[in-house]
Amino acid sequence: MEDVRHVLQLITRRFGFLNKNCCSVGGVDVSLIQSHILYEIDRQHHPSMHQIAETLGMDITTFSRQVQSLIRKKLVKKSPSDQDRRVYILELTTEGKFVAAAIEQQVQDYLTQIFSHMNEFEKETVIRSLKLLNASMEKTGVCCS
Amino acid sequence: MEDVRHVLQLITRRFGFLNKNCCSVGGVDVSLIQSHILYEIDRQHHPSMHQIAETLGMDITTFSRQVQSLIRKKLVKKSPSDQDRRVYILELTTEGKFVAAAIEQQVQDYLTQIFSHMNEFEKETVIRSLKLLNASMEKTGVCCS
DNA sequence: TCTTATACTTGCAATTTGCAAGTAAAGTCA
DNA sequence: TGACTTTACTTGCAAATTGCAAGTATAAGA
Repeated sequence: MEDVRHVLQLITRRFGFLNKNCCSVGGVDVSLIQSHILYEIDRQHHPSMHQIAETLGMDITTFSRQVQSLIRKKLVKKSPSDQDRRVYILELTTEGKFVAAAIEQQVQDYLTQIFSHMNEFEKETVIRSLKLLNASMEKTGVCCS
Repeated sequence: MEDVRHVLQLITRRFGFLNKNCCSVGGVDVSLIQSHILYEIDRQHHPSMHQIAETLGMDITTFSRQVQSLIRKKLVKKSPSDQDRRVYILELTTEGKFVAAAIEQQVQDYLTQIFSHMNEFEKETVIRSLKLLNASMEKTGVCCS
């Protein structure tokens, strides 16, 4: 039990590294945080700025500027909401989707590689365990909707 | 399998948040990276600068300055090696150990809380799974000795 | 001894950060 | 309606963090 922290630390670190190294797609460079932003915009259906910042636990001002940077790179589009004109709706541009998909592919390749060291039973156990762990973390609160 | 990335992302994020929030101990503020540095210095036996920087995948110049900051906070001590005088050996001061232990305690409390949502069997399965995942990641390479 | 490699530090310029203070649009309530 | 509050987002600014290039000092190899 004492080494759970260490194992989690290592997993987190390795997974973070992966993201860090994977973010240059066809001439476009994307930072780790930016890849997370792309990922979340892709997942959530036409989210607002606030929603994504909240999900990622980022300061809204920092987030605002990161989005500006992504817009400059033509990966994200920001349009005022019809319902509430204070709100901006985010979506990926075609190129943004392309970059997000390329990153996704690299992550999936890595995951496939990792799981290739396990048999089917182990793989399913591990995946079920990760989901259970995540669910328990969610119950405990602390963060992340 | 497609959602493994997402689950890992969430676990990573939650675990990162924990660290982010836990780093104020008795008037001393420590950043997330600094808490990782303290943690690794504590784990490794009289490590060199290079060793810790490598472990954490940090640029050595960035690391050098982070250590300076930790020395200013009196949490870390740096002494030249006897064997190789280019090398500096790092260790925690008494106060550094205290801070590291306090952070450790908070993390353990959080982990205990998380696992309280599981029965004994689930808990053991999850822990075994995490270790297996970590081992597979290690085999795959990418990072982190 | 000369050269190369390693461990670490500093200068510098670019990026990233969060707070405080701003604008602008909703929502609330007398 | 009109005055207050709240929410969503942006900008100014100063501090912290980054990595590269260039430095010092020691060690190791030929």
